[in-house]
Amino acid sequence: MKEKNTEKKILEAAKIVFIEKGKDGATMQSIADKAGINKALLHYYFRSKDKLFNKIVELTIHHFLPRIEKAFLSDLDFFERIRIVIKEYITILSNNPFIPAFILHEVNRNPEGILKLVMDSGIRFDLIAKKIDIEIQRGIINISSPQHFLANLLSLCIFPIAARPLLQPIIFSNDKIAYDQFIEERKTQTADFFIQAIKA
Amino acid sequence: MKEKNTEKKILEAAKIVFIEKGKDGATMQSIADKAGINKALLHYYFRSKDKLFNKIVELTIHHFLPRIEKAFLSDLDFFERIRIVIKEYITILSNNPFIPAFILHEVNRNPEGILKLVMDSGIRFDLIAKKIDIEIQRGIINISSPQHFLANLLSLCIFPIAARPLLQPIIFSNDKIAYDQFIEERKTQTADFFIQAIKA
DNA sequence: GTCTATATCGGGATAGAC
DNA sequence: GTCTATCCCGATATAGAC
Repeated sequence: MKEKNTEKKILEAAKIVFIEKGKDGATMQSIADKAGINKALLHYYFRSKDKLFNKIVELTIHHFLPRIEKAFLSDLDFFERIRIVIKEYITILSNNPFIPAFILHEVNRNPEGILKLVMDSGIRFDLIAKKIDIEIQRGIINISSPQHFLANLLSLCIFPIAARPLLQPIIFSNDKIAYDQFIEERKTQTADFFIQAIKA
Repeated sequence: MKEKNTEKKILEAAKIVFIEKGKDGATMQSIADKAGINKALLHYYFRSKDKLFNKIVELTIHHFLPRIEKAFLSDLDFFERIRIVIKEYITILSNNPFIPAFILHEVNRNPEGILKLVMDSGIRFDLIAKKIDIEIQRGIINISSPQHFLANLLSLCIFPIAARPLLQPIIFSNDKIAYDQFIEERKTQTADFFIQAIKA
């Protein structure tokens, strides 16, 4: 009946199912059901499950990375920039809570595939590392290397979202509202914590 | 030919394959191959793929959690205890580097299953939280809640291991030796960073 | 472009011999 | 306890009508 609309419906359905079940756990049938079409039509638009899966990962990565890079490379005060990056990052992730565990699993399953997509996205991690190194040289911040800086920053933002199905029951008695509130707090508290740790 | 030996070989092979491929991606055939036996014998020892998978997860969890709890509940100086917990935790994980992403994926795929095993393990997260809360009340540490304390601690220890396939290429130009060195450094630097962040 | 029907294959599980 | 052979189902993918 419609052209572009069907492709869009497929992509939306595939994103949900792949992220929830992983590549292997997802089935073309369940994706077709969620999109309101049948299996054959899936193969008409995307020739194979592999191709459909790669498309979803590509779209997901291209949606995430540029926003982070942009915040990091602005010319605000360094600590102010950190606050913005952390707030922006946690906000994006909390709106897409299944992305982190999904990416982590797929990159362990097939490192080259995901990695190629990240590299092709054109994000310049080297520039970000350089910016951080400058502040270290200046003595503004106190940490041994840009690598530790980035690893700590990413850990604090990503892990509490990725591990929610474990953390919410364990440290919040499975209280969903309390965990939502917790994530909301982290948008500012993570920056406080991080800056306190590195301030010279 | 042998009894206990075969079961052990199966468990070792299953652990490797499940952790690498995830539950859905692993096949009984590949597990049998790695164990040097055939599929039928797998089903003789463990009646189904489900049962074998649950056994692996159970063994993995029971191997990890108690060591963490023990370090946390000792009666050393609080900051000294933190240093030990972090060092112990990163050491265990770096010796079992595929566990974190595996657990994160499976717990997102099927939260109840893994969670039940964690709860059955008898670990008392409530006691750990209480210990932390006491230090907050005393004014020894400066953080808003035990939940943020624990989430930050776990994030800093676990994430750099789980995300290695992404971080190693991105921030270390895929230099394996450099990343090994990086993890080694984190056994002490993570504690420095963490304590600096929370010290009152 | 969308459907139904079907081919084909792979993987979990079982039967039965040794 | 271990093997070979086989069953059975579900999943990917294609053929062909509309």
